[in-house]
Amino acid sequence: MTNHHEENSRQTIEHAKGLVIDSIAETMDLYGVTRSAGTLYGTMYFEDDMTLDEMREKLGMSKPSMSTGVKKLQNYNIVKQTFRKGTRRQTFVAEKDFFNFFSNFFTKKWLREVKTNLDAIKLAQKELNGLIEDPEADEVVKQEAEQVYQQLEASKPYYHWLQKLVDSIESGEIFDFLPVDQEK
Amino acid sequence: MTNHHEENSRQTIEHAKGLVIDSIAETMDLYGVTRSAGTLYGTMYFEDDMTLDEMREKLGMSKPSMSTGVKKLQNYNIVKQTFRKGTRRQTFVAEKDFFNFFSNFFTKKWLREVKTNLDAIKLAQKELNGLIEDPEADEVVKQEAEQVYQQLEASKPYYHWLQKLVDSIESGEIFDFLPVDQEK
DNA sequence: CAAAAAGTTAAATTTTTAATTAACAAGATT
DNA sequence: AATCTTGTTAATTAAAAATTTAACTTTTTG
Repeated sequence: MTNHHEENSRQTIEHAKGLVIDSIAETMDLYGVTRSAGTLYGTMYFEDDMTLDEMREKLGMSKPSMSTGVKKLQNYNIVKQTFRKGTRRQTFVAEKDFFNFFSNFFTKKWLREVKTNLDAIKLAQKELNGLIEDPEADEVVKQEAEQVYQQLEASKPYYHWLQKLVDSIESGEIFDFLPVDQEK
Repeated sequence: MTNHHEENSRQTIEHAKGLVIDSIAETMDLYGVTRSAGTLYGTMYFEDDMTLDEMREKLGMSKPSMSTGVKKLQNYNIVKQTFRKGTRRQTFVAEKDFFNFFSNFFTKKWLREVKTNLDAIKLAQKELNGLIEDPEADEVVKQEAEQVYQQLEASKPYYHWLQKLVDSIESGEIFDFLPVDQEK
């Protein structure tokens, strides 16, 4: 009798976790993380550290899937390898602090955005400039080149601002401006 | 002779634009926007407003692709329908201000994240609470339920902070803290 | 009101991505 | 040294997503 109770209770806990795991996965899906990687992260969120076999067990998927999934999550900087003594299996732990999650996940992407786009703009402006300074070039075309050049130039402050945003998140300064409300 | 010059010049401009369009598409890909939607946005970034046929022309794709692509971009709030007199065709214009792009794109996703996850947490906590307050339930299981409950509770400040971040972006307050540097 | 134009929806195809099974490589244990 | 464990890589299969063609609806205009 009591065993039945306990069994039901455990199922309730797992069900409650499942609700949150699904919503985490749905959320991460918004940012381009595949559903299965998101579910893996959500699962790890409720565990201390896990081996690949424990993941496979929980998710009912193959070990190579877990291997690639965990690597993806490591690439997002939201899962790290840990060292659990007593076993020679690799263990992994999820970043449980969502502030760190936010920071690690978005700053990496934003830095990439800044670099990729500023590089492209630099190259494009170089090409356009060659045209603008060409005395042989048609005047109408030169004006068009000039206009595109200026449009690109005008976008630079955004990338510099994005860089500042990243800096303020990484330094923690943003929390002076937007404090964390510790309620209750 | 001059015609050759002009033709080359136009190609140079298109090439320069292409560099930036590709890098914009690559960047948007980071955030889960498909490559072709990103390329469409990048293309529109350099145009005033466009009809579906003009897009199809530029990208060499079918009209239904343009229709669905443009709808996707409208969903991200980074493309809007416009009204160009003289034509009965629908026209669309891309958000060219990257600050607005950032705001529209991310706040929508972040608000969704806040709502989705807080809803799930509320539900999960309700289920866990039923267990915690059940006098019949096993003590060990109750403790586990309590621990999960607390983990979820501890995550709430993050979502409230994210909401504040969204508010400060939408109100523009964030630019008091992180001013836009207008260089030169 | 008929015909044409524009856009969307639906169905089918193609392409891409994810997942599994199987093979392999590295390392530890007997 | 031989075998067993663990994790990754490769190849195949399966599933999902994107794109196109075709059909259909709505709107416009002659």
